[in-house]
Amino acid sequence: MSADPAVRREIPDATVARLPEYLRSLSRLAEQGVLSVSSEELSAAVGVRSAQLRKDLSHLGSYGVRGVGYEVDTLAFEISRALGLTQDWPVAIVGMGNLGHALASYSGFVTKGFRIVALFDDDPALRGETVAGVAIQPFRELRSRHGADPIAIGVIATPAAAAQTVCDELVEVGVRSILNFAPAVLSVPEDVDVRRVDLSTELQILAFHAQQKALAGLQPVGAAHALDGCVAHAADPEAVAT
Amino acid sequence: MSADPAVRREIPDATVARLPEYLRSLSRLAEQGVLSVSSEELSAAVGVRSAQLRKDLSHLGSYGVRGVGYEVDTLAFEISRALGLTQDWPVAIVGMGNLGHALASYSGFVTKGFRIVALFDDDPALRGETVAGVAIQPFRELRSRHGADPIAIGVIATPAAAAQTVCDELVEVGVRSILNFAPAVLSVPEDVDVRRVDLSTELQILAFHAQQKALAGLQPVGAAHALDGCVAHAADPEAVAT
DNA sequence: TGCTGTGAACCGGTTCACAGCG
DNA sequence: CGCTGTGAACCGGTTCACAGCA
Repeated sequence: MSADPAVRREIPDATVARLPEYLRSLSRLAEQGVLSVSSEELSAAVGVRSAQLRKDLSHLGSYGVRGVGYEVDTLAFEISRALGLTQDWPVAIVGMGNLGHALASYSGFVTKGFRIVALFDDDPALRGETVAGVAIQPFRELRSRHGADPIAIGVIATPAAAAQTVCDELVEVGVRSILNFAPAVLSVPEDVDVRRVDLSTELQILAFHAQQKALAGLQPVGAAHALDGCVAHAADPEAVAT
Repeated sequence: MSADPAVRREIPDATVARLPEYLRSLSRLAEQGVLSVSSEELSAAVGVRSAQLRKDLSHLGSYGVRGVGYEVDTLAFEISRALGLTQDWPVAIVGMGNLGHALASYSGFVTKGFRIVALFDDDPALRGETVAGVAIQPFRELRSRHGADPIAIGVIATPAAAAQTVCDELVEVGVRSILNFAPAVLSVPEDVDVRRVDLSTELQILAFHAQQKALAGLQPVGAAHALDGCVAHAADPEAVAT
């Protein structure tokens, strides 16, 4: 139970998680030629409360104009800078199955400071293939990259069984940020940051809420029992009609 | 057992989000033939505090044995039931690019109550293709499914531009749970549940933390050693001026 | 006037510490 | 005893309401 003395985070995690959303909306507005937005307008576009938006932005500094709103360009730039998108982030993807291919060819990848510098997969069938201008290499080549672009972010898109090994290797060569799509909990050193994205988890959360709605719809509000038996088809579209 | 009328207690969202994780760990333990776990062991496996785990599980009921721990099978079943995985969830995927293919062939999909009943894509090149035993159809076929399995969960894996239209159609035919992989904010009626998974957002959050670490490393505040040069281009000197 | 920026109240969720029970 | 289950303290984050300024 170390007290972590040096960890002074200026911007709350919850705010950081929303900044990309704000940035996306601002980019769209900029494309449409909009020059200025109020917190009310922008928050509506993103689906949060205006007070939330203002408080979030206040963590970056005072970039609004009272009585008017925010200048779209300025705000977009300040958010980009706060997120670190004004610098270059070399990314490597490990595991070039369907998911890896999808990630590598995802356009949003390139648009904002992220640049794919390496793709790895040990499947011989993929040998020599190039995706988004980058050749797929066997994973052991990771170690022979000494001269090349250092990897800032590693994306794991392998089966769960390989994930920990891949992760260890990435950490070994200095990667300190990992995005994990494999359904596995990775153990890493203290200073490595792992985020996990899991389809299965998301589906299960949706299923939970769907079940709740089905149960609520079947029973008049206030009923608090007899849910054990109802394992019928919660999928009936009419069940929850308003 | 006196047919415990599993009291409908509200399960906090934060707990629901962790249940799939617990379930995965329990499944692995079951495979290994483990019969019983303590909160200490299970919580270590998923990376949460033991008190957290116990409180989470307490929302489902009292399925532990004091002085001993939890029976793996029983607990796994109770979590499955709480999440609604003991019933069948028909899923449809719209957009069969790389991502759609990855999702459709994802094994974790089938394992726990989720069943793909339809795949949609308007690309003529995909006409007639079958993934995981299901044929890809043009999206307009969605409306002619009247007799077929009703869709409980819709997965949107289209480009952002098509997402809202697809979403509207899904809602129209009665889908009330949507998993959105497109980088777009969907507007839906009150009673529709949307979860969004966005690669770009995750990368940006990682970038933020990486930047924080880099900055902390540059300014000796008694923090950890400097980074292993994995971020070549140093941060803008005037960035994040306090 | 109309908006931003923010102290203060509020709320959900986490952690602690121990009571309760096999 | 040992471990679960839980009231109570605590904490981060959200919302409210208004002060402050163009």
